[in-house]
Amino acid sequence: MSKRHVSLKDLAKELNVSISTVSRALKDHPDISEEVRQKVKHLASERNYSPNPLAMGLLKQATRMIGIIVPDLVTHFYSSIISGIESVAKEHGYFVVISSSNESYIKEKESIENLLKSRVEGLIICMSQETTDTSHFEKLIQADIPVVMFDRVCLTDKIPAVIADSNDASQKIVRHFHDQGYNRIAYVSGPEHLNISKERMSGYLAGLNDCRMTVDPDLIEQCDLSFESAQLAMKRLLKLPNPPDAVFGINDTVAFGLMKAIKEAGLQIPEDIGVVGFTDEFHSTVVDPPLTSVTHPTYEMGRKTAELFFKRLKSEITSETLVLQTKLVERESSAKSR
Amino acid sequence: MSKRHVSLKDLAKELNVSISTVSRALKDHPDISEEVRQKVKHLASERNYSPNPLAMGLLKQATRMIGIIVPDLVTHFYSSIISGIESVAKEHGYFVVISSSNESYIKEKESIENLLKSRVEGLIICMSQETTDTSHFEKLIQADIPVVMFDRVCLTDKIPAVIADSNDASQKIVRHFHDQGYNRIAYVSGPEHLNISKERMSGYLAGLNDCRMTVDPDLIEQCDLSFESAQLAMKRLLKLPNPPDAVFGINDTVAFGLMKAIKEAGLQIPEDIGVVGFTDEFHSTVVDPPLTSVTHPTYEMGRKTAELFFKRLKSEITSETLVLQTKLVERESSAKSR
DNA sequence: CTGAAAGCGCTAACAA
DNA sequence: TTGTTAGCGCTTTCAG
Repeated sequence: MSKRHVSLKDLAKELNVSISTVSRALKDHPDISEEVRQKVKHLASERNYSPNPLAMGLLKQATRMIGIIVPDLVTHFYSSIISGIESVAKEHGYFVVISSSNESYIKEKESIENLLKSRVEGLIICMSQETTDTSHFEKLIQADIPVVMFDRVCLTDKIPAVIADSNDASQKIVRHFHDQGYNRIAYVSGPEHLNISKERMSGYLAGLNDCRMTVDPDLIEQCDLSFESAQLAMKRLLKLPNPPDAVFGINDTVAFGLMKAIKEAGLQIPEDIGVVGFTDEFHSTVVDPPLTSVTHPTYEMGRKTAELFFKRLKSEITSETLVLQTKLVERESSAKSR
Repeated sequence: MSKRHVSLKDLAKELNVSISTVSRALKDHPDISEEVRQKVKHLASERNYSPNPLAMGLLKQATRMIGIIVPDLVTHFYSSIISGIESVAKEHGYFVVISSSNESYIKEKESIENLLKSRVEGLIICMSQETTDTSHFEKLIQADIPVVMFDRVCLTDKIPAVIADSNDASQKIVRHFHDQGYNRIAYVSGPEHLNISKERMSGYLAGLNDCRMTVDPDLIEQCDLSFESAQLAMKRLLKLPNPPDAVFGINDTVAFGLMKAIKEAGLQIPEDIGVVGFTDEFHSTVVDPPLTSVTHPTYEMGRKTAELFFKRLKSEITSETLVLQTKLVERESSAKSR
């Protein structure tokens, strides 16, 4: 059970020089003799010296930690984004502390507090679906704590954000359905106050308008973004006197719920009902039939978000909204016209 | 841009007492007057004081951080386990730093180094599939750094571990197939050196033996645990002169790959081929047909792993292998006898 | 070119 | 009951 880490002091003692000499030698300070520099560096690498980040943090008041808050940890969407964030963080010598709000407003606030207590230098947040009051975010801004949001965002005039072009994506979906010969296109949305709900809704409406289709309020359903509530929403749609022949869901979990309910009702996809989702590449191909979907560039989204974060950290920006383009990948679940 | 955090010094100055008085008052030290205690506590909560973890860490040489290394971050299996670990860590006032090896031996070693540089107090590891040499783990033990492993484990005589009862699970699967009337049961395994491969293989063999079925080496395939390589393995199986009528895969991703290849070959599940996987609850129900599977209690596995970690951290144990029981959940993908 | 000393925020042994 | 001091590992003036 030896001492786990060598300190500058240890090196200094061994070389019979002062701590500051060792410190300077290691960082190539100009006024240190070549000889000493070599000696110090040699011993340092031999002893496997690595600076103590706690000491540095205390001194510089910088922890090199970023706090991330996501609605959940088990969805591929968030995992993948976190991967992207982490890769950029690592490049900057930062590491990330991840916290899940579990879609709860209370937990989201707690997470923020805890992360700040841990002295993260800033936060990257995707807000929980329960969050309607944004005053806790306002407080962060007032305290000048760097915050960047992604996907589900708010206060974009004050908080840098990265989102997908939901409006455009929804329009693409509607047009695709139309091209395939579907006539009654339903949309299962999420909580109204979320930007993703609003934007995907407006794209849906614009798309219908574009295709000269009328809007039937019956075909617009809402759910709480869970698999179960999506199933229920789909069941309601199927019970309509004039049910839809196509449907798209606001995200992947919802899309899977829709598919399940449709199959349970004994209907065929895509023959009876076409389905399109907002999902990632992997899941779209695993489900059956393979799901036509707007794929988010999740990993890239994570990287962009992190890059924006570092811009904000250096105060290069105060706000900036980055809109990423999506791609509609056509698969079987909406292939009526084959 | 005010100062972000108040320190004991700030409080002391404001109250005209010494720093140590404030420190003691806050932690209910016996010999501090009730009056002062109240005064201090009041101001502390008013000023939103929270102790600086860096200072504490430096002093106590304890960072309250646990390093986690998993083969990937985007699989539900690991996400869910991490969730479990995190929940226990939080209860102990620890937080976790997550790192992915991306199934690479090199990255696994790098992750260990980086985490140690960050001064984590210990590591929770699920080894990469590339890892055959375990000397980097041995070094950790020699340095007396607390390490606990889960799922893919090694050196269990020196490293506490949490695993699922793979042997038993495989036997259950074989018996289930047999009960359903399947006769040629194939198994798609992973890299040979992994404990999960070995144990699931031995369970498979024992199961066959139990059911008085002969072992056909042709029916044993291997893959690198990826979706694509599982598809290829299945294709090889289907090309056999006498192909299997049932197959099970070593984990969820593999099971999905098998299903995909079977469907692409135009075969019906479960009529032509029965499929069973090792997966989690969620995915088993999303795929089509719903997949019969041995479900890992992933969240629980994470919690147990973390609990074992804290036991090891307190030196209550040096090694201990916890075997979690699995459950075979019968769904459509293997329902031949219906 | 090198060393001594202060200070980041905190605790704990030692004084008073 | 309270204050003083040293020290955790490091950087950075300020002195030699």
